[in-house]
Formats: sequence, C-alpha cells, structure tokens
Amino acid sequence: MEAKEILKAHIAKLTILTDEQFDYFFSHFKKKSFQKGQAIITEGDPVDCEYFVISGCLKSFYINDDLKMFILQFAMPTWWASDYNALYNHTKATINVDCITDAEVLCLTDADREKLCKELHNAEHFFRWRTNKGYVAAQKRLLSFMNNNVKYRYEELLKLYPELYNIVPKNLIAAYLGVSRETLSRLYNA
Amino acid sequence: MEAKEILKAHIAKLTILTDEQFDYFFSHFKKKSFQKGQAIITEGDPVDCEYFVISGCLKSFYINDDLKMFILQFAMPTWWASDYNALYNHTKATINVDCITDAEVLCLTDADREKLCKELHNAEHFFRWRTNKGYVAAQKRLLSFMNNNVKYRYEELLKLYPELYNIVPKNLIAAYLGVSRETLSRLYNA
DNA sequence: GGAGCTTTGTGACCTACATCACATTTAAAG
DNA sequence: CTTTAAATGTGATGTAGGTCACAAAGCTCC
Repeated sequence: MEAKEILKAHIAKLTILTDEQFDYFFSHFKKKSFQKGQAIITEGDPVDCEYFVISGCLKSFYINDDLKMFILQFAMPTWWASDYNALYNHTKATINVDCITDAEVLCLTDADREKLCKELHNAEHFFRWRTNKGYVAAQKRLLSFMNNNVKYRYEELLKLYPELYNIVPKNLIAAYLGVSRETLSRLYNA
Repeated sequence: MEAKEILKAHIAKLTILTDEQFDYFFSHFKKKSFQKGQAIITEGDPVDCEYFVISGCLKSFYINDDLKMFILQFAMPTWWASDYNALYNHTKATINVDCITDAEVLCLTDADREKLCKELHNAEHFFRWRTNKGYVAAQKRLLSFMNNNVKYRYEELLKLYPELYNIVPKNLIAAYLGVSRETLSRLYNA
C-alpha cells in the first residue's frame, strides 16, 4: 500500500475528509526514508515536525545524566511520533527520536498542522481525537506503572503489541518498561 | 470571580471566542456543588460529563484489587477532570473522581462537548490544545516516574503545585507519587 | 570465516521502598 | 468537650529490582 493510502485509511478512522480535502491535507506531508539507527530528533535541537510512520519502527527516548535510556514510545506503522513538548512550545528537544529499523515516515511541520487545523475543521477534529487517544493511553500506562510489577507490564505490552516481540531487542523493551535489562532477562529465564 | 468569568479567562488563554460565542458555549455548562468526600464519578457507573473546577479540589483515582489507591490527578480551580477513557469510549467508569474539599464545578456532557466542537471551530481548537497539554504533562510525569526517586518526585510536585501542600493530606500525596505513606513520611522526618 | 560490534544470560551483592504493627497526633462530629 | 475517625510517625523486617562483573551468543562487515 502507498504511503498516501495508509494515511488516508488512518484518518478515515476518526473523521471524514472528501477526496479533494484529503489530497490537500496530504500535500503538506513530506515523505522521508531513514536507516536503522539514524537519528530523527536529537536532544537540544529545534523540533519542527511530527512524523507519521509508514514502515519500520521508531523509538522516542530520553537519556538521563547517568546515560540511562528511558523509552517513552515505540512507533510502528500508522503511529505518530515527535517531541510534542518541544513541538508545541517551540522549544529545543528534550527527547530523542531514532530508528530501530529502516523506516519510511511522512513529515508534517508544526506550522502546516496548525494551518490545516485552521483551514479544515475536520483536520482539527482528527488531531483532537488522535491526542485524546494518546492522553488516555499515557494515563493507562502511568497507572500500570504504579500498580503492576515488571512481569505483568511486560506481558501486557506484548499482548497489546505482539509485533514488537520480533522487531525490538529486549534491552529496549526493558528501557520502555523502566527496568534493567538484567531483571527483564531473569523474568523469563532462570 | 464568577464561574463564568473563570471559564472565560481560561478559554481565552488558548483560543478566541466572541462574547456571543462564549455565551453560547457557556450555556452548555451546568454548575454543581459538592461536599468534601462526595463522589462525582464512581467505578462501574456510566460517565457522561467532564468537570471544570471553579473552587475546591478533586482527585481522580483508581483502587486496585488489594484496595490500594492510586491517584491519577488532582484537580484544582481551572483544571478539568473526568474518566476520559470512559467518557470518550462510552464505557463504564474504571476510575473514580471525588472531592478532597468542598467544590464547585461546571459540568459539560460528552454530547455537548462534541456538539460545541462541531458548531464552533474554535471550541474544537480549544479542546485540542487542552488535551495536548494534558498529554505532554502525562508523558513528563511518566518520565519522572521512571527516572527519579520518590524524594525528587515529591519536591517536583510541590514546586509545580505549591497549593497542594496545604490542601491535600500526605497520604494522598503518597498515592499520587505511587509510594507508601510510610515511605513518604520517612522522607522529611527521621 | 574471523574481527568486532550489539545483545543476552547469570551470579553475587546492594538498596530503595513495601509491609506490618502499633503509637500518637490532628481533625470532625455528635 | 468528648468521642470517633482520619492522618501521621516510627521501628522491625521482607523483597523486587538495581548494579557490577564477566561470559556467551548473535549479527554485520570486510
């Protein structure tokens, strides 16, 4: 399936755009390809785009002062990723985004998103709902973090996104769960 | 300040509504008063409103199988609260909302929010941005959870919302931080 | 098909925080 | 003002998960 078709199907789940509206909407996206390991957003740099994943897998992550990595989000096809804090507030990136595998993405600048939201009421509707879903998911994850132990969270993650198992190395899964790779390893061995 | 003025000032921070538009917008809100300890949303019940706090303080929380409470959010004046998962998906509440102090709120039904978003483009704009901010805040909290110890998170919370210190008992602060009340107590004594 | 990466496994030991138990203080309510 | 409940303090002890160290696989790239 074409990038355009993938985005169209994605949008159609939350709102209705006529073909002409969608063509106009789509004309603001720029397709880019990245290689495994390549950085897309780097801490300290300005952020002007968000990214819609067509193929491959990204991660957004934070590195603390002890060089420990925490993964905020994996992004598989039809997921969006960026440093939304920096993007919305026009500040420098505090988190990083890079490629776990080779990846194709559609880039949308902050300015173009706001323009589209202004011009097409339904685009604003779409973005409102997309963020709603992200917000609810973030709250759920927070709750799971407080309530459940590592084993439960690991199984929950794989049940929710079984694709990740084959694509994402376990040390990154550990960084997503907020646990050391050693502890994760011991969960299913030993 | 009147409830109407408080909401008006709040909306004005994110979007522009004419006086007539705002009057229309406001006409969909219903003012309610609750007493300290009173439940607003109860797990298992249907959820049809979100709540804008005029005065007082609410909490949204989850009780797990061991009857342990986890606080998702405090809601002080000009904050919004609800079980957004249930509200958006028209499912039964999985979390609770109740009053830490006597409180006045403005209620907006899910149906009215969607109606307003359809009728007033700027209302949709407002709600998109409100949720954006919530999403970014939730991500930050998640990151802090993974990265920082209890002491740091406690101080971070009080620095961000010093009002809480005088209003919210420490056992509830502990439930927000995801830590036992004993551990929190030992942080600043002993 | 080795050289040199990245990823994973495993033991030994450490620590932040949980849990249980009970005392004490503070606040609410009759 | 007294009675009951809610919130807090503090000791003793338990445990999930962290950290460090080193070994063993897997990949990847000449």
